[in-house]
Amino acid sequence: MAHPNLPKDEVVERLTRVFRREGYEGASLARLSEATGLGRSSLYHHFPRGKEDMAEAVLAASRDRIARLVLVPLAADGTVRERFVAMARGFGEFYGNGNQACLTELFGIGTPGKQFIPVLTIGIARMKQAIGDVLVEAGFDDALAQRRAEDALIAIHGALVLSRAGGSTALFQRVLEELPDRLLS
Amino acid sequence: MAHPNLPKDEVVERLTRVFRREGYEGASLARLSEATGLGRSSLYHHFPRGKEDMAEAVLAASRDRIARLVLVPLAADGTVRERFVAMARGFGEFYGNGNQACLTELFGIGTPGKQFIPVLTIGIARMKQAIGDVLVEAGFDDALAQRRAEDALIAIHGALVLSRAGGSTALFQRVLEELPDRLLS
DNA sequence: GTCTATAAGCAGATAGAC
DNA sequence: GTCTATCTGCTTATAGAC
Repeated sequence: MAHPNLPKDEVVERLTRVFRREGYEGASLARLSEATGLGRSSLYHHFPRGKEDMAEAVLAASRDRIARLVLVPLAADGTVRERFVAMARGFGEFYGNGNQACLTELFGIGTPGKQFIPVLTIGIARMKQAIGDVLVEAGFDDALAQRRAEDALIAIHGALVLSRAGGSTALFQRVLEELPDRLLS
Repeated sequence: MAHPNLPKDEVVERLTRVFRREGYEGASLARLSEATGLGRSSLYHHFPRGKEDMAEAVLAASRDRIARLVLVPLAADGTVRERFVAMARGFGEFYGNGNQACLTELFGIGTPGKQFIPVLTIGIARMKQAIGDVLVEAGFDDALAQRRAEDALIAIHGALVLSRAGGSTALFQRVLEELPDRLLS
């Protein structure tokens, strides 16, 4: 319905919303078509290999968004604590304050999910590295820095799962608030 | 193929394996049929409402298994630390040392997942309560006990997600090993 | 309690007009 | 770059024989 030449970024954003709500297998072409306002064939024009290509575009956009919301703030000016606070805010925005699921979680599931694992692995490693670098700068030795960075990512993703399953995002919010202290204690 | 009157427990166990590997939407009747050795119609004989009934049976069996592997050890005799160590071992077995996904994670996804949220919520609350009770017994005040119990569950589930996405279960194993110390420190 | 056969619908994907 | 129409295969689900 309507062909307003929606910019590709906006198309990918709408696809992302569906994938995050329904998961990879649950995101049917019907739903993706409806969310973008593009017919099936239009989607195939933009994404020749279909759902697979859409998922890859969504992952690439999410990688960029994580860079902007999390990695850039971590590498910015300011005290170490200020940067961790900014990072926590970034994670909060990226995950819709606990209401939006994580592609790491959704895209790793089942037979079709296997193909996405390498991309997800790289994304996680990048975040871990960025957090670890700041901790090293704060004076922690390398091993401890890596472990704490890992623990921070574990806490964020665990809180996300339990928030959804528990029906409340309070848990996720708490984890984010405590994150700077937990990293620096 | 073959009709050896497989005991229902064994059928549910095999269904569980498929659901945990493929997720709710990915677990097609074809795969469930193959895994159990029962034809489609036999499955409908045992589970009249189809996949939905199978998922409920799988959730009930998992609840029982968590009770046996985690809740019973937490309420057993022995020092507080010994019970937490036993609990960690129980979680390790339940999650196949990090190789088996969590139904909490898989069944909460997408449109069909909504109906399972209440059951998942109860399951999480029960585990949190059981851990919190032991911490109170160990002398922690109620609020701190609840928070630490929550943190433990967050760590376990977060580690599970990151282990799968990161391609290694080392992370999950580490979290389990550190769990007793983290709860009691 | 299991099977074979089949229905009805939706999945992903393509052809070709405009 | 979008559309309508269509294809094939797989999905859940049911009917009825044994």
